[in-house]
Order: sequence, then structure tokens, then C-alpha cells
Amino acid sequence: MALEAKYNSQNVEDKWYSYWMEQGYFHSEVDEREPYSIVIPPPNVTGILHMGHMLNNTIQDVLIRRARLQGKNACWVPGTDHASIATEAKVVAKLKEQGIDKNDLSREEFLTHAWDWTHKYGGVILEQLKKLGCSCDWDRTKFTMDAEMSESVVKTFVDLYNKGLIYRGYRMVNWDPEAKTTLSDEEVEYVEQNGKLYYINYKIEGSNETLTVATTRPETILGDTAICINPNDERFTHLKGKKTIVPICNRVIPIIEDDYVDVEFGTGCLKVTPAHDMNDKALGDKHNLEVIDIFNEDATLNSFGLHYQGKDRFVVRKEISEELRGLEAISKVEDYLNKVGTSERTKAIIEPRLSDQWFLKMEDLVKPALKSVLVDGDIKLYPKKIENTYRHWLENIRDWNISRQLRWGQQIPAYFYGDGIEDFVVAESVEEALKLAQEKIVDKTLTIEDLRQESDVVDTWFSAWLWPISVFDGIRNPDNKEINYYYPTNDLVTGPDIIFFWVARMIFAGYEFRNEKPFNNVYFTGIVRDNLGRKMSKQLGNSPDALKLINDYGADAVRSGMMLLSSGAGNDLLFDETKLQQGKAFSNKIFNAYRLVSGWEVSNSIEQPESSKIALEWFDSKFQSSFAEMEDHFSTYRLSDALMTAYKLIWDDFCSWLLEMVKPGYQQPVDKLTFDAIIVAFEDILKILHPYMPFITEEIWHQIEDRKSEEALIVSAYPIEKPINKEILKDFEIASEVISGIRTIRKEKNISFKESINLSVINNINAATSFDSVIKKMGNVDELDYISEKIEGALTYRVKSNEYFIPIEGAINVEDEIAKLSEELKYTEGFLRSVQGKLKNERFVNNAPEKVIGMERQKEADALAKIETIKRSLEGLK
RNA sequence: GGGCAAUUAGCUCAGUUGGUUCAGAGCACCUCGUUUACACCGAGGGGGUCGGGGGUUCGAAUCCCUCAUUGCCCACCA
Repeated sequence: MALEAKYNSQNVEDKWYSYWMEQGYFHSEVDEREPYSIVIPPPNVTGILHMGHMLNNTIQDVLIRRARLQGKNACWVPGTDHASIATEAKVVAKLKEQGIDKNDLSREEFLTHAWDWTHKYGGVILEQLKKLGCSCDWDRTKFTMDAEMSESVVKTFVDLYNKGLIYRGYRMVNWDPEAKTTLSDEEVEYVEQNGKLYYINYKIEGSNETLTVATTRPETILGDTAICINPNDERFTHLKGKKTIVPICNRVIPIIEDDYVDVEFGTGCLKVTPAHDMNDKALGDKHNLEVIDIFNEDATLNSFGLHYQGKDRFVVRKEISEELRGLEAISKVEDYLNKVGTSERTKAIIEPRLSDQWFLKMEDLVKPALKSVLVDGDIKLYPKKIENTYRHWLENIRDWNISRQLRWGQQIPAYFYGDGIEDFVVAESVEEALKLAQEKIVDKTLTIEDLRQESDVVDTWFSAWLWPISVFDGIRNPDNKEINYYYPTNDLVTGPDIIFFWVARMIFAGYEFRNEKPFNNVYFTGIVRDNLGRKMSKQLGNSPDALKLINDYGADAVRSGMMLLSSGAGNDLLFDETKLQQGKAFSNKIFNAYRLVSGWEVSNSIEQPESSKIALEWFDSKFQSSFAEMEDHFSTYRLSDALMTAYKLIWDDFCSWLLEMVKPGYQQPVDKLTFDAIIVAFEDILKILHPYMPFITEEIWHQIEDRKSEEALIVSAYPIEKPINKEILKDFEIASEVISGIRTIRKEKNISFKESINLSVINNINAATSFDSVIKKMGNVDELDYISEKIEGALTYRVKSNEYFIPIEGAINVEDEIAKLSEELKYTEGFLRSVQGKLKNERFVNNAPEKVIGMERQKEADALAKIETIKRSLEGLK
């Protein structure tokens, strides 16, 4: 069968993916082999594949395929995350389009809509991962809202509550007025915003004097319950104990004193609004102030907003400043740059808000997580510098607000039986809750109907933190054979943006629920940016369509192109389609190498040429040394370096050197010995490349031979490291320089390659002759002989201090040759001077190690010998 | 405001304990080539006072100080 001149990815990718699936190669079951497991960072169930996913999942697939080839029991667990706030927002928006208000629906009705949405759009991304070639164990696909997964969440909630780690409290939390839910501190992003600083005058009660307060939020004055001054501020000593009047609502509030106030900032006076600011709340608690909440849950003003009732906070900000101006209660307005907390998901500006929420105490959970990463090194983070960030967060952590006023998620298993703050129980089921409640209040007449379950759900991350455990059912059945076998997982590959949301919390959960780390290593990828270094975004339109790229370039090209782009863990990656072209060119190169080999006619009757024998022997060691280099790169997760090593091995050493060295003459057959050895070498190459480029390697693997299903490349055996013959590598090094010398001369003198030449050598360095046959073939050399006297009038070049002569009638231009040699002489003499300068320096000779001095002496000897040969050549010409 | 990291060829980056291989790789660029796998190719080539300045050392891209620029994380100053 004739092969096309170009590799066509589309023809082979679907074929092999289906084949792998049919043969069940991705599936893993517990057995006696060493396990190698990865859990996927579950993408949002309704998400679609973007560049970040491509990078992240390619890395995981490279790791998992390599482990599989190494004979480990590789298990990559895929799945999706219910992403409660993001998904709920989408469902609410869709309902709104249909004219349905979420609040008009019962919980059950809303959840039906949400599940419909999930089933309709969910899992698209997993199908896209298949196009990329990801070898996930799809039989294990999990969703964070699967019944068993949710059951695990509820179980851990009850467990933590019973341990006293979960508590309910009336606290100031981050409120997202758009999603109408609270958020954890981590879900708040601070962004710089141009705002204004308003100077507002408050009248002093019973006086005409006013007090000026600077604020960025004039709309909150209606919730003011005090003005605070610094007790040491002499400007305000006379106001101590007095009261002021809030403009517009004319409420009388006290002037309080606290060190907290910065005398330098603004006017040195602070308005205190305990309901709407974290610090004001603290001040309010300390000074026993009234709390006036002026907002509704959507951040419009409530009845305390008086005539602004029902209007949005930002509308009110504008209008109230106008009104204050009319009242001459504003003395000035300045531009002011400040940081505003926004919702990570909805981008809405966060409102600090007091409410009853559920919290998880972090103090004890943090301890083993700090120790394992920073003290014991049980969990290794790549890049290491990220440990600083990790440490800082853990050491300054605050309790985790885990309740969300959403419906899409696991409903908190707390059951209220009364209206008191403590009138609830926490249990895995309503039946158990009833039992507990009856015991608690000693009332056997209480029924299930008297119980009312908490309507809040838990934070998405409160389920995601269990992921490495729950996908193996390790919460519900803590001693099952799967969790015991696959856990802890080996590597986690994820983005640095979720180190706190997810990575750190998985570590907490691992130690809390299994007393064991969740993974050994964490590889943090960088962020995929465009080639100008900008983040990929819809607004900029700089985010390529991932599937289109796969279609245009081929999955292998996209995978290898992305891996060539990325440079080590943690570094951002500047996406550039030319790298994908490089990946595609590489695919084509490999394909054509096979095309060459497959076209050879093999003969049993011809002898193996000496050149082929030595070339193959050399490649064997070359392969081993590159392979060892790759293994070293893998050991520190330098995946792009490992690929580059393979790239150079294949393109330069295998294609440009080996294949050219053993290539038979035109329409000549190749001997069987050589052909078989080339096939073995090719197969080894396919193996080491397979993790990066699974499709083309599997394709060629089967082109080489008709193989049984259990002999597929994906499940074949990875090469093993063998000793390297360093001598032969060195000898080849010199031989290749000799060949390069011939090429250079041919080029300079315009001697066609088709024209054969003779080569004579004065072997001053006693170079090995083992590659002579190769030199003859690659240089189109008729006669290669060793001489002791230089040849007059021949073209010459030098490798180290060896002299090479190519006698060509009339080809030599004496003037040019002298000029060239003089130049070389000058350079070498300069080099010699610097080396000798060093050696004459007593302090160098006395202080430098023996080895270094030896090397310098060798350099000196080499240079002297070379100068000698150049001088002799020059004399001959003159 | 605090902390961390980076700055090496046109671009993206390697450079492990200061001294063979230390100034490198890939891409891009230039020249030549229609040699019977591949022009998604081959052969060859140019290009960097390693961000600036100072210091330690026989010797610094590598260690120290300092300045500059960039990026990231964290932080309640109204």
C-alpha cells in the first residue's frame, strides 16, 4: 500500500481513539501492579474546552500514558463539577428568558430545571477531551452531584459538625447581590476602580458646628450609627461625648473614640456603619452600637433608605450626593482610586453583609497540611516557589464560610425544629434528625413534619475538596479496595489560580478524612496567554477555538506544539500558532521517515555494509543517552524539555543521521540485518513519543506490523535504561565534524555532492577509524587514506588538530586559502594567549582545583598543536 | 502597604554545587540546493559586553549589595 506524501491526522485519530476505547485500554481495575492514579480537575459541567484545559489535560495524558507504558496500572479518573454558583446563574438566566422567576419556583421545580440544563449541556467538554486524545478511564466518570458524591458531602458535613468544627454564626460575610448568596473570602476578587471620596458634613447636636467625614460610600450614611474619632486627636477634643446628626435622616448618633481611626487619613473622622463594613462591625461590637441594615438582598435600599427605598446602591450613591450637595452637606469630592471586592463568578461588587451562615473552623485542619508540604515534603509542589504562597495563605487563614444561598448543590443537613438560634440538629437523614431532635428537647411527640431543613447548600468547593477520596468512594466506604489501592493519587495537574480554592483544601480533607495526603506531587501549569502576553478572553477575541485547532493541525500537533511552548511548571505560556505548525511539521517528518523505511526492499542475500553496522551501533547509544535525558527531565516534571530531547533525537539523530547513513542506493535493496535494526529503533522512538503524540505513533506502530490487540502501542513496554557506550558517541562526534568539513568545502568550492572526492587525513589526535565507512558514504568519498605528509595544493580543513586534505585539480585559490588560514591562526593564537595567561597566574595555579588546571593545560596543548598544523599549511602555500 | 518571582540571541526559554561541554536550544532570519522519505525538506551561516552600577574571588550569567523594569500573590485604612 502506497503511503501519501503527507500525514493526514483526520484519517487516523478517530480510528485509534475508538480502537483504544473498544479494547478497554483506558480502564483500570485494582490488581497486583503498582498503581498510578490521577484525578482530573473537574471542569464545570456546562463548560467547553479552552486553551487552559488543553494544556492541563495534555500534561495529564502525557503522564498517564507514560505510566501505562511503564507497566503501571494507570488510572485517570475524569468527571465534572456542578459549579453551583456558575451553573445556577446560567439556569436562572435561562428561566428569566422564558419569563420565569426563580423565586416563583419550589426547590424541587428549580432543581428539575437545573438537571435538565445539566443533561442538555453537561459533559460536552468530556467529549472534547476525547478529541484531544485523553486516555481517561471513562467508566469511572464522576459528577460532583452524583448521588454517592452528594452522600459523601453530607456525611462529612455531619462528621465535621459532630467534631465541633462546623458552627453556625451571625457574621459579616461577602454578599453577592447578583447571585444573592454569600461567598467565601477566596471567591472575592479585589479590582482597582476609579471612585470618589466624598467629604460629608455632619452637624453637631446643639451647635452650629459641623464635623466633616470622608467616605467612598455616601449611600451608607443612612446606616450610620456613630462617628468615630481618634482619642488623641487634639482637633476634636472638644467634641468628645457629643452627638452628631446624620444628614437627610436626621438621626442623632454618638461620637465615639477609638485608636483604630487613622489621624492622617481623610479628615481624621470615620463614619461607622456596622451593617455594611467589616471594620465598622468590629467597632460597633466594641462600642455597643446599633446595627442598621439599609439594603435588601439585591443591594437596593430598604425602608431605612427612606425616599431611596427600592433604588440600587449605585443609583443612590449618585442621587444622595446630589441631595447632600443641595443641603450643603458636602464640602468637597475628590477622585479616589480604591480596591473594590467583586464576585469571582458574577463580577458583581460584593456587599459586606451580616447574616446567619455556616462556617468551618480552619485552625486545626491547617496544621497537617502545613507540615506535610513545608516540613516533611510529603507533598511536593512544582514549581517550588509556590510553597511561599501556600504557606502565607495557610498561616493567615480565616474560617471558611461554607453555606450558599443557592439551590444547585448539596443541601445542608441541618434540621430546625424551632425558631431559636440553637434549635436545630445535624444528621445524615431526616429520620436520624428527628431522633436527635426528640432527644435534644426531650419531646417524643415531635414529628418529621415539625422539622424544617436548612435551605442553604454548601459551597461547591466543599464537595470538590473530597474529589480524590470520593471518586474512589473512600468517604462512604473508607476501607474499600479501590481507595486503599489508588489513594493517595500520584500527580495532580492544575492551575495556580485554584491553589486555595481546591488544592490546599484537598490536602485538608485528605488528612482529616483519611489521615493521608491526597497526592504526592502537584504540578501547577501556567496561564495560557496570547503571543502578546495577554490573557485569553472573549472580549479580546484572542482565544482560539480549541476544536478547530485540533481539526486543522491534528491532535498530536496541538499536543506537542503546546508542550513545546510550555517551559516548566508554573510558567505562563504564550500561545502561538507557529508552534502548532512546528508540531504538524514534526508529525509529517515522522510519517515520512516511516514512508522511507516502508518503501525499502529487504534482501536476505546481501551483506550488511560496515557503515550501517557502526551507524546502528552508534544510534543505540545515542538513543540511550537521549532516553536517559528524558527520564531525568520527567523526574522533575520538565515535560517540554523531555519532548525537545525526543524531538532532536528523532529529527536530527534518527532522520538526518541514522537514516541517511543506512539508506540504500537508489532502487537498491537493504540488507535484512539493517532493516530489522531500524525497525527496532523506530519502535523505541514511537514508544517514547507516544505519551506526547499518541495517534500518529499508534498508527505507524500498526503500519509496521499487523499486530494483535494486546500488542497495541498504548499498552506496549517502555524502553528500559541500558548502559551507554560513551566512546562511540565521542567517535561519532568527530566523524560528524569531519563530514561537516567536507560539506563546508563542497559548498565553498561549489563541488556538487554527486561528484565524488578523495580524502586524506593526518591523524594527529589518533582519532578512531571506526566511522571511516560512514564518512565515505556521507561525504561521497572515493578513497579515504591516512598519510603523514601534507598534500600540496589540496583543499584542507582541520578538526581539532587533525588535518584533512581534499585534492582537487585547480580548485585552490592560494590567496584565499592564505587569508583563511591566517585568520584561523590569529584566532587560535589569541585563544592560546588567554589560556597561557591563566596558567601563568600563580594565584590561579595555586587555588584552582587540579581538574580545572588539567583542562587548561589540555587546551594549551591542543592550541599549540593546531597552530603548528596551520603554520605548516601556510608555509606550503607560500 | 507587605511578600514572592523574573530580567540571557529578533521571539520563547535552558543554563543544576562559581572553573571541560559556558555563553546554549527551539523557532524566526540569511545563503545555497528541484540528490530517488519529507520544501511541513536538506546543507551551511549570522546574531547576545547574560537589565544598569558596585563588590567578593585567581576566576561571576552563576554569590553579595544597590538601582531599574515587569509579573504574580496577599492586605479592612474610611
